Amino acid sequence: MAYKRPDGKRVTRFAPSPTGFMHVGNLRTALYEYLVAKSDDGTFVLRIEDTDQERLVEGAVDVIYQTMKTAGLQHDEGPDLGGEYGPYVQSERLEMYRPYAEQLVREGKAYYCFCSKERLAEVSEQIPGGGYDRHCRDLPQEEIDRLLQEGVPYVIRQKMPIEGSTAFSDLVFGEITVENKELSDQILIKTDGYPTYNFANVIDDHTMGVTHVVRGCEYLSSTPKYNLLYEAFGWEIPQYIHLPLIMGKNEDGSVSKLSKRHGATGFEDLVAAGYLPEAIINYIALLGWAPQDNREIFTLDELSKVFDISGISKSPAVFDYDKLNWFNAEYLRAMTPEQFAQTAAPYFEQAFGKDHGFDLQVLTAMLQQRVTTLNQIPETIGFLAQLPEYDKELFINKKSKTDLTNVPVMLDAVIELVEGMTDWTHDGIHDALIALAQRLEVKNGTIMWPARIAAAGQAVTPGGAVEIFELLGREETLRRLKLGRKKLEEA
RNA sequence: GGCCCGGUGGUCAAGCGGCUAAGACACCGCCCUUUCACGGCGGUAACACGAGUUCGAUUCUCGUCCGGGUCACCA
Repeated sequence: MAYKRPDGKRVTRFAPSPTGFMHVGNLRTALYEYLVAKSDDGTFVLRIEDTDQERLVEGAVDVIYQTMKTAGLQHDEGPDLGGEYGPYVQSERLEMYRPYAEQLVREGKAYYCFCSKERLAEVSEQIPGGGYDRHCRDLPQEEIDRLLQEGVPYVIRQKMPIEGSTAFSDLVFGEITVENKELSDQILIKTDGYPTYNFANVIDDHTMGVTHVVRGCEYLSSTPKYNLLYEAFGWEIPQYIHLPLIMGKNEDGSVSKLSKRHGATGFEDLVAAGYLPEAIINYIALLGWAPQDNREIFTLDELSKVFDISGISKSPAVFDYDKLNWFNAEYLRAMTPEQFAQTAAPYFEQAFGKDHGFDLQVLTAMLQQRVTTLNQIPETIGFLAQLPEYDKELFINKKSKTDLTNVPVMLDAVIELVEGMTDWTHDGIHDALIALAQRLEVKNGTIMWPARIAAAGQAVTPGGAVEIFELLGREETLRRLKLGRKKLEEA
């Protein structure tokens, strides 16, 4: 009696709880859920799990919508879209859980537990490893009725088998068997009448027709409990796909579960740090999954086509910013110049202010091949807005054969050249400077190096002397060249 | 601690009884060049350990070690 969807396709669900923060671990789970569904033309459901009233965060649901949207993980059903299997918010489904729990009580598969939290705490200390002593499991009916009558708060617990073992098959990890005695009588309905996550999950997944439960590895050992619940109801058990954890590298070289202390690990944080959503998605997809071939660059669409469950890895993966940087740079370079100019525009403004007048095309040509994250842009081009303080030693460069005796000569020549120039274009400047070098019978670098240093005021620049001249304009170039020349007179 | 899972270069990751053990990132050289970057070429670097099974183990089994997860009225 499984709630199979009519189309027989895969159904997955992303079921975050609204905490106001989308961790990359969650994002990857969402991505894989999306891919598992979409690689079968299936349905991807978004469900909000807000049964924990104490942890509700204002506006957190919007963060989820926003993240899903910018990540491109469009769901097919959800609180905002509706669907035939709603409602899609657990707090709106509240009344449907209790009857299921009570059904189990009637059938002797669950029971009321009146133990106080204090007693539980005591008991848990006495039992090695913690747990519950099943005190209320076999309460006489009269006792139960009496306590109910008195209005003693209670929870509903599931009766776990005392003996034997429960086995299940995971699509990633294979056969896993757990001794039933390891399983505690888990709570289904809390004192406040709300279902626990585990219970609500099973009910929701089943009634929504979820065929593939995709989740983090941390649920591996509680999966038998889920299955016992499915069995208690006589429901078909879904396919399980447990994902390996994402780890972060610590300063001492060790690794642990990725968390905030490893740096920006929220999706929004990464975007704010100058990473493109597509690049993040692409990278995350390959953290724990590998295609048949060696391809690495995939759009989300392409991923949905080639994604295959058998490619999911079992071992945990370390989140590597270096690799993310590489992906980001690849995506940046693959853009058309127009696209790049557009996405980089806010960063140009950050460096220059509005109406800066710098040539966007030249800036783009200069930066697109060089920058790995967007937020490197302002610092990279800051020297254009304002000439940095620099030391005249910068003019000395062995490879370009420049030293403090020939640089003044070169600079004088360049200044004279620029003063007479009319063709202020890339080619015009380039040809003029090269011609000058030939005329003076020095190598190109001997002219270019001092020219660039004077114009930029720093040793490393994006682009060469020609590009910088072009961007600066003739006046400003001349001003900077003269300043540089003057600097050489100083002691 | 009990139980569960994992262990191929620094990182990601192919491999699924026989290979000189792919590839990518990072790193290092060289080339290109007007600095840097891009690009091109090349290089360093790995099967945790010990027993089995087998003609033959990175691949299968067991043990050890290491790492992680889990034992909530949290999700």
